Amino acid sequence: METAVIGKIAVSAAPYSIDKPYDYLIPDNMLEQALPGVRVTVPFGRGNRITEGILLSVDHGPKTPGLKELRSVLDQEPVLDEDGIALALWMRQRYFCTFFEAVKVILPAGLWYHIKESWSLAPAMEAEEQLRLAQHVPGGEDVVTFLQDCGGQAEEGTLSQRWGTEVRNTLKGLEKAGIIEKRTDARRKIHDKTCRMAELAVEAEDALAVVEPRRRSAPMRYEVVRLLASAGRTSVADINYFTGASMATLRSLEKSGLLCFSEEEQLRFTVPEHVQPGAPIVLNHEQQEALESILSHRGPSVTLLQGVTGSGKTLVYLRLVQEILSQKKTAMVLVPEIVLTPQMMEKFSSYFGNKVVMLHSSLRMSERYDQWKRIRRGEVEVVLGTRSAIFAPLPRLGLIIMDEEQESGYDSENPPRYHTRDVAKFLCARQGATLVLGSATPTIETAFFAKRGIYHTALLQSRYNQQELPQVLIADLRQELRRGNAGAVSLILQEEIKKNLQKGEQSILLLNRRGNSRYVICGECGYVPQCPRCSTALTYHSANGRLMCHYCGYSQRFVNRCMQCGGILKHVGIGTQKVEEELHTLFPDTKILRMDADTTAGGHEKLLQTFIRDQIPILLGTQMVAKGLDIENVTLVGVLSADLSLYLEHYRASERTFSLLTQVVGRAGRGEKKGRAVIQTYTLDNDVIQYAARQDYEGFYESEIRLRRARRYPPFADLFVFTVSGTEEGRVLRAAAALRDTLRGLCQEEREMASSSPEVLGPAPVPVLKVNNRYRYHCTLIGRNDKATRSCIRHVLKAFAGDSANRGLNIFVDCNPCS
DNA sequence: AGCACGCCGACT
DNA sequence: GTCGGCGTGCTC
Repeated sequence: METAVIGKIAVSAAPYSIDKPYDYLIPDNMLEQALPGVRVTVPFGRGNRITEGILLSVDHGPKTPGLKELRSVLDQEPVLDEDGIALALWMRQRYFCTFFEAVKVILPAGLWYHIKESWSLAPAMEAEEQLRLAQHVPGGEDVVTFLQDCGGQAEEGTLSQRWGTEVRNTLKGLEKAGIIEKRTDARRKIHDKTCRMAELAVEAEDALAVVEPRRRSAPMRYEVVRLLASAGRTSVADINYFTGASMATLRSLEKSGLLCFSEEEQLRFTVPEHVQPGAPIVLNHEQQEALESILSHRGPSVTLLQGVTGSGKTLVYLRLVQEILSQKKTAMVLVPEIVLTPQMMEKFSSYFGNKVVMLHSSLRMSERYDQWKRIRRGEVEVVLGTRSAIFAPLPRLGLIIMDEEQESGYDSENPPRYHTRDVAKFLCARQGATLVLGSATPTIETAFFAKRGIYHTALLQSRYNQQELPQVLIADLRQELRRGNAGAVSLILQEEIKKNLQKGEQSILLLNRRGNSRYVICGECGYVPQCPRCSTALTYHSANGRLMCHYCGYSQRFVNRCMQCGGILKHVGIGTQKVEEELHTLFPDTKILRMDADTTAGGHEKLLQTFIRDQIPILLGTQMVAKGLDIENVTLVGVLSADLSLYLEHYRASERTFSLLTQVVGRAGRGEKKGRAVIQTYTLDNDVIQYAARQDYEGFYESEIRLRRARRYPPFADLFVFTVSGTEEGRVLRAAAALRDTLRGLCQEEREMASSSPEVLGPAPVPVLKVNNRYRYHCTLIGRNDKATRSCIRHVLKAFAGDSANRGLNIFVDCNPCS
């Protein structure tokens, strides 16, 4: 059979159930551009809709009949290299998504294409003829008239906005009659920015010789030439700035053959502020040992760098990066939250200057895209950022550092819900790089793997300057209640705050609240405003004076009247505001700084600076006060309600509570003075709180790992959570039950085949049952995240999508979900 | 998912 | 007879 060049292409229009590489013929005129990793457009499906795709590989193969041709190549050069393609393929297996969905999280949004379909009137036809023929197509006259009015062309989106989606049939009819034509083009959101440059086209002396004699009559021409003679190539904007010359002058110089224009690429990014170069880093014995042990591993390795707060993990990070750069390799430093990037950046800039680049989701799209370009070209040696920075295309990757690896900020919230640690492990394994997981309170899984020797371990046990850990007191809130104190601040804590006020030292109070407590309730009838699309209460946002839904984005104006009975609505919850009022009563004339979602609109950093600069006695806030700067004068930390996060139905609830308590307690006494902490709780005898109070990670680990083993939680098994959603609750529930039966059947086979014994739970409603008018139920498969299980799940998902009984229902799987 | 093809009921 | 309803099956 005749052979041809055939490309394997991952197509964007293919949903999960039919996602696979599709074969397309590559026409001769595209052979040069069609390299693996470029994006292309191809016709797909019965209607041959133009869709975006990515070229995975190119090969010679038999010219089987029915093969379609590539329509166009979108990229000048590949946007994914071999490693990038491998990563996307891996994510597809691991997160049960399509190849293209994986590519979308790997590439910066500025690089994405948007496929637009537009319709234009056939150019060779008279307007009257068009109208006459359109009469035979239902609705045709209106559309043709509209097109004639707007210049003969309109986007399909515009047309369907005007007439609804049924307009498609009309358009099809008009196309068949030859009255209109369809055009599809791909547009980029962000374009490469270029800058127009000018330079002398001849030797400087010769150019000057031409303009000098006419210096009087044409002073501008002379000035421009003089500038270019001394400065060389200069941007048109700068020439205008320094000489006042207009474009007309420059054009005339070009005409005279003295000057030529060119385009230079311009990268949009903010140059980091100049910082003082850091002093040479001196490590203590322990830190040096950790550094050497991490560097001693050849090839890919994972090391848990476990160090208590204040043990100087950052110094080890800095030295590690120095060493990796000296090996001519590159490094990635990841932090769990955006608010932590500036302070980490400051430290890294002082040692690595402009070799280090900051990457996070609140950068402008153009800036992120331009940084991506610089990184890919090898102009950057260190990338510092939040989880999405893991996809930075650093060549010669030698090191990935994940600071505070236990934080949930490393879990992606939207599909494909990758976990940064997994991606980092994959990248390091593939590229022979070193992965360092830094934490004072690592996840149970990480600690487990470290103890088993699957990860290496480096310990930092001594605090900077041999500071002692804070002394921790536990306040029994039940006893407080019995004594008649129903407030948020126990007597013990009040006592300690008083001491601090007298000494002029600062205190931090953490309100570890569960979810959001800023909802409103009617004082008369108890009505709580609900989201009309979701089964959840609306929360009040003072920033815009609206009631909002966190799940679907619905919002309505806040009117202080109950919709049911007309009564007055009251704000409720043990929010920070309420505690602030209580503190004002307890400590009149004392300044209190409140830090929560309401007050941090102006910036977390600024608020902390105010706290430090103005020596405000009390900082009250949510989770965010646990992280961040070391503040010398803070000697007291109070945890107002330690239990609130403890009883969430999640296998990580204990781990997270322990970590949060340990972190916040560690905030006290970072300077010369010794710190104290007060933990308030209703469950005095709870192990997690006791271990946290003693800062005893080992004890916590031992007790928690026993529980995990008994309950078959990670690391002893993996939880695959299947979520089924749809608009009719009954159908969703039935489909979820059927899914559970299917899974149970498969598990039965598995049990007979292997020694492992997977089990299936559910269906159970998702905690917030309805979101965006869709009901959600889930089933949980407890098993091993191995190849066999994944391929089995893939099978189940495809079968679910293919079953006509499940029409209109949606399904997805999450492995060990973060929430 | 998105689209075409096909096989039955209300109409000119 | 045919227009259009939705059920069914395929996507290189």
